[in-house]
Amino acid sequence: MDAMPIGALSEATGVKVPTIRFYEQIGLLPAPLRTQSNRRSYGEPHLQRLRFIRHARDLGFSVDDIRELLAMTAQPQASCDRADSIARRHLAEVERRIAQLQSLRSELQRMIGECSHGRIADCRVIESLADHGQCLHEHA
Amino acid sequence: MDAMPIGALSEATGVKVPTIRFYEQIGLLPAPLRTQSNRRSYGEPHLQRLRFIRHARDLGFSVDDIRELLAMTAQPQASCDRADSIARRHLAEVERRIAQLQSLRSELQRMIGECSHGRIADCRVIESLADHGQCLHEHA
DNA sequence: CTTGATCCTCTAGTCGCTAGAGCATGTAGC
DNA sequence: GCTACATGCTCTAGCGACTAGAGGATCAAG
Repeated sequence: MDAMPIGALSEATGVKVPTIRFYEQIGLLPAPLRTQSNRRSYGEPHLQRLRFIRHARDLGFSVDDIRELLAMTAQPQASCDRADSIARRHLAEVERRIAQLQSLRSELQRMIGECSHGRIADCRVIESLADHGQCLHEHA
Repeated sequence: MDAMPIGALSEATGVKVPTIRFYEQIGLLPAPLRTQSNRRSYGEPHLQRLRFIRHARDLGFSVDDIRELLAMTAQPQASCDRADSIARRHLAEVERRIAQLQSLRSELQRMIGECSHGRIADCRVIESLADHGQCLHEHA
C-alpha cells in the first residue's frame, strides 16, 4: 500500500530525486526494495527517515552529524547527551557565522554608503577593497 | 629590489602559498616573472592586487565578482555604478543569510532548551528533527 | 501504438581551496 | 665543498553536498 516510487518520495519530502539517490549512495538513506523493472520502491520508514534528514539539513547539520543522530534513533534507551552536544556545537557554529556576517554587513554598508557614484578612480567601494586599513572591524 | 618569492608574498598578504598558485591558475593573479631556476618572482603590483583579492574574499565576494572588480580598476575613468551594484547585491545576499541563520539559531535554541537530558526516546532534539511541524518559524 | 513522463546508471562539474607525491633548488652552518 | 633543511616546482586528487547531463529503459494515458 505504501510502495512509493522515487518521484513520489521526492514530492512528499521536498528532496530532489537526484539528491535522494545521492543520499542512498553515501549510506544516509538505506537502499529500498526494487520493483521487477529495477525501480526503487519506498515505504513509510523511508519517508520518516528522509523527512528527518531533510529537516536536519535545513537546520544546517552536516551529513556526518545526521548520520550520528539517525544512529541514535535506533537506540531509544541510550542517553541523549550526545545528541544534545551535537546540537550545541552546531548552535555555537551558527552563532559564530552570524557574528561574522554581521561584521561583513557593516563593512559593506559603510563602503556602499560612502560611494558617491562617480568614476572608478574615486570609488570608495574599490578603494575600501584595496585597503583593509579603512575597515572599522576585523572581519576575516 | 621588490622581487619577492612566493613565500614572502604569502607572508605579506596572509594568503597561503598553494592558494596563490591557485589564483594564478584561475587567472585571478597574473603569472609573475620567473627566476632562472623557474621560481616565481613577484613585485609591488602583485602585492597590491593580492591584498585586494584577499580583502574582497574576506568580505565574502565571489571569485567572479573579484575578477570583475579588478577589471574595473584598470578603467579608472569609467563609471563605478557596476562596482556599486556588485557590492549591493552581495550585501543583500549577506543580509539574507543573516536572517536565515538567525531563524536557525532560534530553532536550535528551542530544541536544546527543551531537552531534559534523558533517554533518546524522550529527547526533544531528536523529536524536533523528526517533525518540522514543531518549528516556530520557517527556516528552509 | 505512440507519446511523454518517469525511471535507471554513470560520469563530470560546481566553489574555493587544501593535501600530498615526487622532485629540484636555495641557504646556512661546518 | 658537504650536508641538512627549507622552500620551491608540477601534477593529481580530495573536500562537502549536491547538480547537470548523457544515453538508455520502462511506465501510464490516449
